[in-house]
Amino acid sequence: MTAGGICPSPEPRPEPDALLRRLASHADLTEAEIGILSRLSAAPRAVGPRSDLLREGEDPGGAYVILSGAACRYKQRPAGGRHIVSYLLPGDVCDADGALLRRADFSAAALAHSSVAFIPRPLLRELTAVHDGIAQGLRAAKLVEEAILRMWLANLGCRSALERTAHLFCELLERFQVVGLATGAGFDLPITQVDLSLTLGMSTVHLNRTLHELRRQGAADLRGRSLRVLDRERLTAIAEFDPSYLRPRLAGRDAS
Amino acid sequence: MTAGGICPSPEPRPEPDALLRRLASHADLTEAEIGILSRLSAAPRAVGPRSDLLREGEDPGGAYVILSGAACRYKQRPAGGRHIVSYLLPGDVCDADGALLRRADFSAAALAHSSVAFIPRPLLRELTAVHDGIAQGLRAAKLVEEAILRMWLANLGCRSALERTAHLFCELLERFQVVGLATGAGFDLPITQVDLSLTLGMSTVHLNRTLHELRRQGAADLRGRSLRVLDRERLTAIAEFDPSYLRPRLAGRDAS
DNA sequence: CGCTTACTTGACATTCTTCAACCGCAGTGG
DNA sequence: CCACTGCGGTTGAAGAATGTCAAGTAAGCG
Repeated sequence: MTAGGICPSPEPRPEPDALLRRLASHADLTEAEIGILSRLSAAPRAVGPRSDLLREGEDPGGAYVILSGAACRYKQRPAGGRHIVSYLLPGDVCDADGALLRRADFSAAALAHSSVAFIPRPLLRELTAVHDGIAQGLRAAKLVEEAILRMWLANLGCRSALERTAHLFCELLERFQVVGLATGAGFDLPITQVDLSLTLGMSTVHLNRTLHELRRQGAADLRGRSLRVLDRERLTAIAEFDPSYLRPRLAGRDAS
Repeated sequence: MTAGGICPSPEPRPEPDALLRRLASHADLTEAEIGILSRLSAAPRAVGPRSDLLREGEDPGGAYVILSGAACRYKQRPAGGRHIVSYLLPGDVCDADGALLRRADFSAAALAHSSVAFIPRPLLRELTAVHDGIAQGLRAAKLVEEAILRMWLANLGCRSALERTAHLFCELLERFQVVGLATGAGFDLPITQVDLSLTLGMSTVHLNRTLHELRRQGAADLRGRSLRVLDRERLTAIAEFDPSYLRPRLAGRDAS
């Protein structure tokens, strides 16, 4: 295993279906595939917040599947600054290109008490080679990941702090709903304000004020580890949020 | 020559080898594959600056190959703001997932007079199915693209205007060198300050001042359409630039 | 009960944006 | 030939958005 990260991990709720739900949202899975995916999630490792899964420059050796909690990919600057470049939420896979890439260009770490399964490279290759549904689901998940990356980039590039924050919340709402971890009214967000601010490219102080502003405007209310959506319309409007980037429309094998 | 910067290239110099050079930098190509790639570049389409190749929401229908000039992927906000999320330089392919995706989550446009080849979906599929070298080269190119995306995100998130600009220049220097369009001393950069500022997430005014600062510090000098690197060490230092994200180390089929 | 971690708040400094004007050059049409 | 026009770039001044510093509160945990 890459980084020890054996931390006191109270009780991450088991969310054994996350991977299954996620892939099923992108592809039709056979009974056999469903069985395999369930078995993959059977022996998770518990990791505590701030413990690294993978460090920049290392060989990932395979892929990680997040089953509960939350993790992230991040970039660290020599000077000490860091930036979170993606969230790994239950059902997300990091990194399916573990099959391909020998040297990660990012680090990965848990953000909360989480449980994580590891799929070594050979197994991953076998799975995608043999099971078309799994391969297709992973491909689609990857396309979504890339679309999210572009969206985050555009957010940082041309939205204000308030808009960016609202946009992130809208995205998270959608992503958690896909795996059954959110209702329309809100969800558990096991991520600290410090980490949110590292994601949104602003200081903690400013994020905090932005959160108060979102609450004041009656859009969303984050307190403790729980986000309540007060007015989804307003939140969506502030963010100019359009969820289509999270739902790829795939071309069939046959299509022109 | 590369850093000539004589005129704003009304006639895009044919750079027929760009794709070939690019893929060859990632994979070993057979004679047959080299022939195919050359033929692909044979009938390019000329496009003027600001003309769209693809609009968000549309079906790309295939992939575009940039042969000369420069293009970009961008996101447009309803309000009118826009942000450039990646550059498509000679030898780049947009988007190899044209094979997979039916609805683009971004628009693409030329930034300068450019020549572009189009590969329809069926041909693209056949190529990657039959020719392993091409498939491998495209996969690697895609991994680099993704790494660049992450790097850009981190840049926006935690670097100052000066650092970001320097970092972009370092990256471009590397990328142009791969396809033989830059010497260590500089290169032709057929991109306006407005477009650079849309990339770097800052106002044109501020970019302009940042460019002056880079020149004042003796690091780089952009004037007209030509970037002269005055002191590569200093530029690299300002940017904290490390090129390893541009050079993926791939896992062989056999490797564990 | 005292530690630590996450969050909150106020005052101030800085970076960056906006607005507005201006320059220079290339193309265009009289 | 020359005026006109448009685009890309440059500059100054004022103000908004955001960062930094510093201190303080609240909750969880040994």
